[in-house]
Amino acid sequence: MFTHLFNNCVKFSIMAELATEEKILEAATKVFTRRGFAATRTQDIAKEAGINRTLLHYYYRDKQTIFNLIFETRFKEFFKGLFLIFEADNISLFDKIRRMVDHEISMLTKHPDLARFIITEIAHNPELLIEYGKKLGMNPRVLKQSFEDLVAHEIKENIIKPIEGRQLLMNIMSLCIYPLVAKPIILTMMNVDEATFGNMMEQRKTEVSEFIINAIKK
Amino acid sequence: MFTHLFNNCVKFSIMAELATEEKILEAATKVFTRRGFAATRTQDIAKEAGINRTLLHYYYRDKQTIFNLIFETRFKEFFKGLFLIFEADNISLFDKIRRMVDHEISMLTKHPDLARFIITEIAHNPELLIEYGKKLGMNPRVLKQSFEDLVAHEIKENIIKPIEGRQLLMNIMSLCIYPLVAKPIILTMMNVDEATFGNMMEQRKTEVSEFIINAIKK
DNA sequence: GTCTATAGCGAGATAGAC
DNA sequence: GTCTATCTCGCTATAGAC
Repeated sequence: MFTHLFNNCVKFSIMAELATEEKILEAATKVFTRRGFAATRTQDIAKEAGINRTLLHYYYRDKQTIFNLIFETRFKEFFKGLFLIFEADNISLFDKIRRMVDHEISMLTKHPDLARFIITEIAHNPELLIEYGKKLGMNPRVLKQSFEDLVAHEIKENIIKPIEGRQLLMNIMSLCIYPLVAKPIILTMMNVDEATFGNMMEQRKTEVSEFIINAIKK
Repeated sequence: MFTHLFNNCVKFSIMAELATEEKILEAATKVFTRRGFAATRTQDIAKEAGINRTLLHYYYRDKQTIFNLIFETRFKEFFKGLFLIFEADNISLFDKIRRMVDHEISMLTKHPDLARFIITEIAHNPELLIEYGKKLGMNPRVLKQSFEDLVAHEIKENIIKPIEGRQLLMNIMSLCIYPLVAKPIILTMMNVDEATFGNMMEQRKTEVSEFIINAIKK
């Protein structure tokens, strides 16, 4: 009986704690991703979370600590899936391209500010890429090499036209990532609303792969 | 004789004034473009210009004033040339693509941080695109329509495969702009130095057009 | 755990001497 | 025109009551 009450109290207490802590992280993720570190005010995060600003300091030491936590999560979100496809063995170049394109566009459509956030924060502080890249255990050189080997193989087999692996890779990434990075410009310049933009991205999931394959196939 | 001295004085005085004013704008252009408005400290601009910080306020009222001046210039730099090619009449789609690609990559290679700067500032404050777009007298709808008409024409003439004009346009812009936007990431991930990166961009000036044309031609 | 009050600092902007 | 000194304010962070 008492135990029951006690457990409820503990449970409630823990739940409340998690709720606030969680609210902070969620809010900080939103605000940091939209505005970047420099333009973010801790007050904006508190407001977004609907809590008192000093609670940020109770749960996390300071602004930088919260940012680091969030950057690590978002960094993984941005790179991890792509790297898994990259590593995949026994798969044709064309299929690899299809998977990469579909994954990147799907992921970035769900998180429209993510690419711009990662890119600008790294541009302001290139060390971030080294540091969090290590944490993620990613080895760009190996991956790059394996992709270039695959491209070289398909050229030799006369399946695709000659092209440098790194140029092809840049093309794939460009076609997937840029539309999301430049979304605020595209919406205005092309005079489309959110829904239409969503449809355009949905269309790109398949069209971009075919565009690339047409460009390189013999 | 006196006149001579006087003229020299005036000349010197004007030259000194212009020198400082010019130094400030140049420094502010560098710093703002690299770091963005929010992360820029007026002290950083002063240091870059090699002048006392209070001189910024003597020549320009405040930080925002300097930023507005610079943003307008850089905005034009980013959009103007492309829009001129866009407007060009009596030119085939393929040639238009070649010109756009060459121009964009050349311009952005000269100003590697420009695209990221324009995109992030507009993302933080979309009004900037409307406001400075008007000043530049650009009419996206007309240009978009003319490009889409041209694409529709080439499809009808059986020169290219069916593709939406806006998707093709996005592809062109992506392939040109993204590599520069993501340059800090690409340098590390592909393990290339500045010179190599420059060569890669030089190569892209022609290869990207051919990539696109191969992708769409029948 | 959450709040109010406040310390402390950094950055933008101004006053005034030279 | 350029400098030093200073004001002011906004933002981060902490102390301490509840």
